[in-house]
Amino acid sequence: MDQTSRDHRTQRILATVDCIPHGRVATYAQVAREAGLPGLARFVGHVLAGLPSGSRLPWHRVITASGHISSRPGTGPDQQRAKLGTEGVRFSRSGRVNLKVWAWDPTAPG
DNA sequence: AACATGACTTTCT
DNA sequence: TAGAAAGCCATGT
Repeated sequence: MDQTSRDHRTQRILATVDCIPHGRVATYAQVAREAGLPGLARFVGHVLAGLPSGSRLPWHRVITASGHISSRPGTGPDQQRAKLGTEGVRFSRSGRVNLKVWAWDPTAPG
């Protein structure tokens, strides 16, 4: 895999994450699919892991397929959970997001 | 090339 | 709903 291709895919991932609307969430796999990289859910995680702390990207809208928040190095899940909370995303009693309700629908207009 | 690791997903119990 | 195991892809050593 060339460096160029790697950056290309990275850009796709970043662009897709940036497309997640306010108050919605998307799974890693979903982001990968929308980016044209099906099956590269883990790659999305790698890309997000490389984002700076002050990135403007809505990385907090990316969660696991179970509606859970993945443990990331350094900061705890509270940060992401709080960010989603300010956007109106409600969490289940078990600390999960109901993807049936809050999942981002790329096919929907707007 | 082989092994280990990770912000993952799916399937089974 | 919750936990364990297997599968998948990219990266670093």
